[in-house]
Formats: sequence, C-alpha cells, structure tokens
Amino acid sequence: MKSLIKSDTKGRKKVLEPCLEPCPIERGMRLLGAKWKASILWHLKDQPVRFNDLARMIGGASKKMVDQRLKELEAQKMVKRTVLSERPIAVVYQATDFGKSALSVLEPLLKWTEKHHL
Amino acid sequence: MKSLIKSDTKGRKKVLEPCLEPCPIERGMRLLGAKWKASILWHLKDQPVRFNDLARMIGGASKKMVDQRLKELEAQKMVKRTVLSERPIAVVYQATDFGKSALSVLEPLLKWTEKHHL
DNA sequence: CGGTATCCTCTACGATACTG
DNA sequence: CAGTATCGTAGAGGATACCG
Repeated sequence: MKSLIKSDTKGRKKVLEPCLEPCPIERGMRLLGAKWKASILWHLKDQPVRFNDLARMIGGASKKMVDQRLKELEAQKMVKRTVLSERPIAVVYQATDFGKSALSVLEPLLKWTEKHHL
Repeated sequence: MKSLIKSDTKGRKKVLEPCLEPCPIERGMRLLGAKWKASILWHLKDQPVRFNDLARMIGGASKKMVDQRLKELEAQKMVKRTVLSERPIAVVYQATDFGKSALSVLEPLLKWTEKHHL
C-alpha cells in the first residue's frame, strides 16, 4: 500500500497526503493499515520506547521500515518523538492520546482475530 | 501489501497463506487491510451484488483488483459466490455471517475516521 | 456478463553498510 | 545510539484488450 507521506516540492519537509476514498472504512485502513504500523503503535501505548529497542521488539521489520512508519505516525500526530540527550543520543517514542484512541478503535479487531484463531 | 492467496504447487487451486505475525492487530490488518477489501465487503453486507455492479460501485478499482479481492474474501469464507445463471452468465456475491462479523469489528474504525474528519 | 491475459510501472520493502 | 544512504527485488496494482 502507498505511503502516506511525501516530500514537498523541494524535498524539504514531509507532508501528509490526504486520502480521498469515499468509504470511511477504506480511509481508516489506509491510515492505519500499513505494514508494521499498528504493531508499532501498539508497543508505544504504555511506555515510551527507544528507537533500537522498538526495532528489536518488532522482530522482522528493518530499522528503515520502523523509521518510516514512525515518521508517518508522527506526521499523523499519533506518536510523539522526544530527544532525551545528544551525545550519546537517546530518543524515545510514545503514543499520543490520539494514537491511543486509534488503538482503542482497533481493539475489537484484536479480539476478533484471536477469537477466530486467525 | 502481499497477497494472501497463492496457487498450489501445480497452479491449480488457490490456497490461503497463514499469517505468522505475533501481534494480533497486525495479523488482523493483514487479513482485512488490503486495498479495496474492506470497501468491497462493505458493499456486500446488505444485499447480494453482481460482479460488474460491484466493480462500478467501487469506482477506482479495476475489475482485476475487484476480482482478486473477491477471491481472497471467498477463500477466507467472508464472501459467498453464487451463480444465478449461465448463458447469459450472472453471478452474485454476498457477505457471509463471518464476513459481516468482520465488518462489525471495523465499525469503530469507521466512526473514528468520521469523527476526526479523516 | 463475468471474468482472464498481457504488459507495464512504480514503490514498498528488505539487506547491508555507513555516519554523526 | 539513532538514524541515513544505497542498492536490489518482488509483486502490487493499473490499463487495455480479449474470451466464452
């Protein structure tokens, strides 16, 4: 599925692409359905997590992917990035309230998946 | 995102690939998150719909895509295909109870998307 | 009508190496 | 540690034409 963020004309900052699909479920899926996205958000719901720790938690996703998804989530205001210290640099990510609201919306999906052993 | 169905060794019938991700939300998204999938299912929840009608309803998706998603949904037992008549051939698709249960699980996502004007 | 077949493009995703 | 750069590939997805 297509990425949601693009660089602006000069390649400077990242911009969120609006989704124009008429069906709201479809739009919702596009917003949250990217590979690893829900999983990443899930791991950030309870405590702030450092980048490499997160990457390790999501076994299977490369750092590049984790990074990319995190940037999307940040642009979507679902995740907040905090720099704890430079040199040695330390960064943590955590789900915002909005991000948590997204997760709560996915909770039924979680139950459903488990219930049917999928 | 990768397709969920593959041909068997001899290219005969289609087989459902199991998803091995540990996170149930992630798995759920993989099951339902493919492009157009939720949207298609949505249109089949109330009445049976014929193939071409469906393709027209999902403006933007090619027949090929609609066909592909329908086959996945069928393999997942979320949609039932019924041949009404040959020559002229007529086929309808409708959501099974299981398919409807999947939709009900996505209902909160729908509300959430609308509430936040996404 | 309900699909297939073909061709093509694009980009998501992965592996690896590297940097401040 | 927290990323970025680079490169390579598979396959998702689209356009169009065709078929029984």
